[in-house]
Amino acid sequence: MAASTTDIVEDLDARGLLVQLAGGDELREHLKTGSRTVYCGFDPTAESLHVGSMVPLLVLKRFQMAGHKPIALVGGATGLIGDPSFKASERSLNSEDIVREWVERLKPQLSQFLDFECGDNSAILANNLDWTENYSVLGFLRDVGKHFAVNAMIQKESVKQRLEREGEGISFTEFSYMLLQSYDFAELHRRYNCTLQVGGSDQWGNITGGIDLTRRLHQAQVYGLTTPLITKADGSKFGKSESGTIWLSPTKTSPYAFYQFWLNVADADAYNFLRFFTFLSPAEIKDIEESDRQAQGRPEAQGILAREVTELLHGKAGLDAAVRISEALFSGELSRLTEADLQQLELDGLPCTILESGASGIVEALVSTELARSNKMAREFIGNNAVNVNGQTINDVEFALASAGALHGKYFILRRGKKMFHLLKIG
RNA sequence: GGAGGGGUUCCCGAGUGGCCAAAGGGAUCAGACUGUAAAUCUGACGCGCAAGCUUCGGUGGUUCGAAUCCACCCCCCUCCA
Repeated sequence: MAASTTDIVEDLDARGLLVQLAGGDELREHLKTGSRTVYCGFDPTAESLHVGSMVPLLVLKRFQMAGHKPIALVGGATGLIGDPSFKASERSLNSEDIVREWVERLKPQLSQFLDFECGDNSAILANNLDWTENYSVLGFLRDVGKHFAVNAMIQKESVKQRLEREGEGISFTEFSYMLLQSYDFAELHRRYNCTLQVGGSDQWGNITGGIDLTRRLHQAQVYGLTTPLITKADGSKFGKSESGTIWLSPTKTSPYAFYQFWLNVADADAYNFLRFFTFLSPAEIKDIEESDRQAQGRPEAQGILAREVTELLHGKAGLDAAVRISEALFSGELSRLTEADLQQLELDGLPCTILESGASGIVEALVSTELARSNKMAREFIGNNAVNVNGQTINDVEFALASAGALHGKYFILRRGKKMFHLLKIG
């Protein structure tokens, strides 16, 4: 892929992935007239990225598919400082060791969607620690800091609320975050001729900071583009499910849980998410929306979304496992599962606990599998008819899990509520 | 260093000697209804089967009795130096 074939800005716009453009028509022209280098940064704030990071990560891939060269930047330096943008309060610093470890964990996640061996527009993985670690304080303050006016910095929307909010403040450490990220852009321009930074719309202030700095340091025009922060129609926070944050790491969120997350997306969000998180064309998505509207009952969108995104992240095998578990648990009778099916469920990543004693009360089983937070809660669930073992609703607090009642003599499938399942195995 | 304001159960936030396991809202969970939606309604939401027990930044104290009063300490915010 030498020259770009699709108009990437048009495509992003059609998907609703465009919030702001720094450079406007000039940027559109810039992207149409050659293969450009584009970057997006990801700070190590946890040991794994979560679903929210998939949007910019996939945007990088969209750029690569359109013939441009993507740089995934991991914030080994900025992760030590903490971005204050739109954060309500100061965050505590993570130790250097922790950040270093998270950086290593993030690298493969950042790399997995991008192509590193496709010639001229092969992706690059960078770490901003490389150009900041040995930068002297005095040098940085003189060369970089001098280009920033505090007057302008405090006007940025991203920190304004912090400055004005009663009971909160902002440390100089976090306040200077913008300088670091701005310097990243300038440095990536110098090293790789990077001319575009993309990021969530909360990054606008930091991106424009980088554009200004690059102009001052290198007399070069660079551009910015922001994507929407993903919100849900009902206003609740995107990226959480009943079991917590949806992580990209399969050890933290199993392919099954990941698949279920997408399957449970609200109708009002499903089509937008198809546009944001898949490579289906806007036209195809429109067709799905249209046919769902005409059909009765459950829409197709969530199923398509769940399959597409799960396969994108976890591959065919991960998707198959997720589908197998889902079908076994949600359709058909649990008591009909063969021993091999049950073993497969365990292999596929359904949460599983070994039951040592061979017999256990239902209350303690619920607590030990974390299906209930306390004995009291477990009893309440039972009282509400919310507990189910091997397909049978349990309404007796004294119910005992004994091998006699186990599937194939050793398995229990515990269910709390409608969707929380746990496999219990007599060991 | 000085002056002032503040730290309450996941979050916001009321409570200023007993009626407080602590109002209200949000989040969350369960049930009904459904499509493993949404909306709505009902219930739960420190621990304990219960009697009861442990909570209101920390430690001591006053009191029959403290989240509420006193002392000291820690932390946060605002202004001044």
